[in-house]
Amino acid sequence: MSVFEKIYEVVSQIPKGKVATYGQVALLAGNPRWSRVVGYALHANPDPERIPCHRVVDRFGSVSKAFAFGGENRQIYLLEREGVKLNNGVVDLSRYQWDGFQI
DNA sequence: GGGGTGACGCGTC
DNA sequence: CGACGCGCCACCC
Repeated sequence: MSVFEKIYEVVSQIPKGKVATYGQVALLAGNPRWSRVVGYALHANPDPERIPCHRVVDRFGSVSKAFAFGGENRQIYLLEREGVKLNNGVVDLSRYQWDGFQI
C-alpha cells in the first residue's frame, strides 16, 4: 500500500462535523513528517466521494486556498453544512478538531 | 537515478 | 496567527 493509499484511508475516516489537520492525518497515516505529502495526496484526490478532503485544514484551522477549484467558498460551504462553524475561513480547532486517537 | 514540485509544519520576527 | 525561511518526503517526469 502506497503512502497515498494510507492517507486516503485516514482522511476517509474523518467523521462528519469534524476536521483534521494535515499534520494529524500525516501522523495517523504513519509519519508526522508527511504533512506535505498529505497535501500532495489530497491534490491528486482520485475519489472525492470517498475522500472528504474539505475536512482537512492546516494547523491553524485555515481552509486550503488551493482547494478552491470552483471557489474557496466551496470548502467552507461543505463544512458549515456539516455543522462546522468557520470564522472568516478559519475553523475553531479546539472545538472541531477530530480526535482520531480516541478511536 | 536525479531533479523539480507541493492542499504543510515549525521556529522566528 | 500576519510574514519569511528552512526542513521534510512521496510522487511524477
